[in-house]
Amino acid sequence: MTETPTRKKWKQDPEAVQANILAAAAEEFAEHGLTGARVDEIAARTRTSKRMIYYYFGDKESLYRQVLEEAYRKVRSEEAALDLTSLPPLDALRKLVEFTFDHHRANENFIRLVMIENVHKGKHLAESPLIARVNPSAIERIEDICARGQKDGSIRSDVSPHELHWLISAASFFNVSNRFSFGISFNKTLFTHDGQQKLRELTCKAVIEAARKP
Amino acid sequence: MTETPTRKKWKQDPEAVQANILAAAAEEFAEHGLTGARVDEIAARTRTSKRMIYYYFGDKESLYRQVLEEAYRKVRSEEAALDLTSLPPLDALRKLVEFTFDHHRANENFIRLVMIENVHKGKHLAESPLIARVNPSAIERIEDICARGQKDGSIRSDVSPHELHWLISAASFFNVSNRFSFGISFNKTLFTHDGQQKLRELTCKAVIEAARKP
Amino acid sequence: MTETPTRKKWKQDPEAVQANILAAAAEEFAEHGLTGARVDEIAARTRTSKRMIYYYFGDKESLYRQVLEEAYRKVRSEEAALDLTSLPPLDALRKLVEFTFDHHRANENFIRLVMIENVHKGKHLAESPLIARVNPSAIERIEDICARGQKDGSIRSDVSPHELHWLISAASFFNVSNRFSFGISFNKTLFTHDGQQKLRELTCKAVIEAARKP
Amino acid sequence: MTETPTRKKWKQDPEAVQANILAAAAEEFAEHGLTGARVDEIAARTRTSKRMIYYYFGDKESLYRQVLEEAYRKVRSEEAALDLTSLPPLDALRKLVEFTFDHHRANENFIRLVMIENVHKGKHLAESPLIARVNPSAIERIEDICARGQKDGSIRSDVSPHELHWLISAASFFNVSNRFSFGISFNKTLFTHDGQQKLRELTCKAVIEAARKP
DNA sequence: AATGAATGAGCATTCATTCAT
DNA sequence: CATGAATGAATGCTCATTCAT
Repeated sequence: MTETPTRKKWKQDPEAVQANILAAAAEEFAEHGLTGARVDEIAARTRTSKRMIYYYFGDKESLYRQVLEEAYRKVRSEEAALDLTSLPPLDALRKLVEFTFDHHRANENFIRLVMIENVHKGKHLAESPLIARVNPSAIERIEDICARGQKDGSIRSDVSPHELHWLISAASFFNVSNRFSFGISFNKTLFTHDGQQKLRELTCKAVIEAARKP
Repeated sequence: MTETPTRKKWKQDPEAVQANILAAAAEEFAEHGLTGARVDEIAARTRTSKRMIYYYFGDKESLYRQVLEEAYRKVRSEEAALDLTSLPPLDALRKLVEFTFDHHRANENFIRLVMIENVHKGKHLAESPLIARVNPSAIERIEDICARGQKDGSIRSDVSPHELHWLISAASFFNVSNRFSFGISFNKTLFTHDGQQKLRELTCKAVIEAARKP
Repeated sequence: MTETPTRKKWKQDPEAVQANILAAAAEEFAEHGLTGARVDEIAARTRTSKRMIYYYFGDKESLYRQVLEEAYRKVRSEEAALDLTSLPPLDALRKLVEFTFDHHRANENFIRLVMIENVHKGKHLAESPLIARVNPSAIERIEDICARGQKDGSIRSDVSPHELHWLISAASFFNVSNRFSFGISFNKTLFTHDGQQKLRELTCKAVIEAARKP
Repeated sequence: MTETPTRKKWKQDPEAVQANILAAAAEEFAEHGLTGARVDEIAARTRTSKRMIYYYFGDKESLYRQVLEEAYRKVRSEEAALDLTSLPPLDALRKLVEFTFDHHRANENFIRLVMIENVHKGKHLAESPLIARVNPSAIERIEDICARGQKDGSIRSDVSPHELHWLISAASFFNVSNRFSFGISFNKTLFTHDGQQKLRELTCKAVIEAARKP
């Protein structure tokens, strides 16, 4: 071996340091919210020091904003990998709902960050120019399905892609975001494996029926 | 007259002081979350002093818990006023959805408190014995609709009241809780008066179709 | 003895606590300037804690402002004790110069605070409504001397009280404020007891000659 | 041509870099004082980097000391250009006062640096061997005037050049250093163009009368 | 000669909470 | 029942300085 082993691998690799901070911050913010998160705790989750957080990100709120942006970017880019163009419209719609439902469940921290941001009334999202650029793709995909379905007669002509997206999002998001309060207040069996399969199917059917031409 | 005339009427009236604190705290917690809320700020919204908060409620977290309980109690009691027993099942269902959708919109602070509590993973709700007693009524009402509908053949026999309630809640809750992030990311017109009317109707149809016997 | 001796005499005496903080802060600010002063160090000079500084004064800059105000108030009130009305105008003028010269020497910390404030371009003084009220008295006294002197023919009719005050202040202030740099650069004997007596006399003569009717 | 063409001309030229740093530091120190000045801010005012400041000047305090020395050197060399030997003693004295008064007004940053150094009790000046060598010239000039005046009978025999210099300096320095506090406390009109002309004349007369043989 | 990255010690300030009357 | 005063333990952030190349 010619390589000298060093304890601090990332040294002199600013991008790695920043990525490391961002990841640690994402966890801390998702866990405790903007006000609840502790910069000291973020630093502790890091391979670097608190000082570097300020060196690269300025202050807590800027760091939070960048965490939020990064979370949106990552989630949207994963969604973009889903190719629905080869499926018949209603099959594509079902696949989209299933994917979205599952994807939300698999990204709890993203859900939590969005919840937290909504507690802050979307203030930081509104200040971010990136968000506007990264989100439209989600709508475009559903617009494509609607357009194809209206052409081949499988989807109603008066359907709104935005409304459809809203319904898919509401079910998929709420399913994760409110499972604590909902589970406590009502029925925890909804959040078992079987319960989740049923809610997933319920969501699929509700969305498809809302779109299908009678 | 049994009332002793005092200049400061609300003083010497522990219950009024407590109610005043609870109302002030509800606003502060709804606005800023559990960690974001400031005890000083709650005291400032109050007609009494910070010291009294500790006198009556012990600490910040206990106060928060009581605010949460009070919020649930109030909202559920308003819901209880809705009488659906005289309507045919599907009409009752529609009315229930409309009511729920509107009621959520009208109680933003309650929605915010529930969001906040979910950020805290329902920890305080789980510790509260009151919640379990106060919530089942919401399910009972929908169970009644389903039972009546299954009897008269208007509602499918395999429908689950819990799932139906979940779908109604998801749409109604998300519509309020996520309107900031959703509006910024996608389309703000969904949250205009017209947009809301359409989403309300979309929710009604989706729920009714999910329940209706084909 | 019926009185229990307590270590913290000033407890429950907010005004004493505030005065104690103000005195400690005056020393620290005079010694190190606004930026150089350390809140921890002020607290250490105090019989109370750092927390109380913030409790009563809000922040470092407000504390500094109040220290400045208090310093002006104290100095002006000491000056006010000087009664010159019974002396002939030129004798009164001499006595005023001597007093001012000595008073500046005796109040080095006040001089230092004023120097520091001038480094900050008088920003905090300008924000203080008190200063405008407390200072005019210094001018009024000299105006009175001039008026009396112009009446009895001992003082020139074109003399300006403001200019005279400026000259007295310049000599008296500079004598204290710049004695370090001046002593190092030129002659330290100016700042010995004898040297100071001569500078005091020089100032008296210069001011009197500037005012005396030829 | 002996000059090597480089894109970054001032680089590779250590003296230019140092001069650039010194100029930037002078401004920052004059503006904010020793403790108030920020090394980052000095670097930002520079055409080079923060690292170079430490490379060439060691630390903040050494840089400050050099700024101070440079300021004294520059001011004294400007003063040296004033040739008074051809004028009659009292005319020379008047010209010296006028020049000093004007020169102080024209070099506010120097005044500020001297104020700041006096706040630090002349500590850095005392450590600098250069100051002692550079300053005596100011005294020599006034000694020359006095000597000539005593010879021709226009200046009193008991006059002290050091005291005279002190009086000139006091008026000229205070006029700039304390114009903020003095203006706020008393009369801002003293610092208008007309006001300054009057104070300049007042200073001239006071100094000349102090020196003139009766 | 020159520099972007890194850092420890310190700094002003805030927060929930308790004391003493 | 009521309250102004008091407080320890953080908390976010800054500063002059040095490392590694």
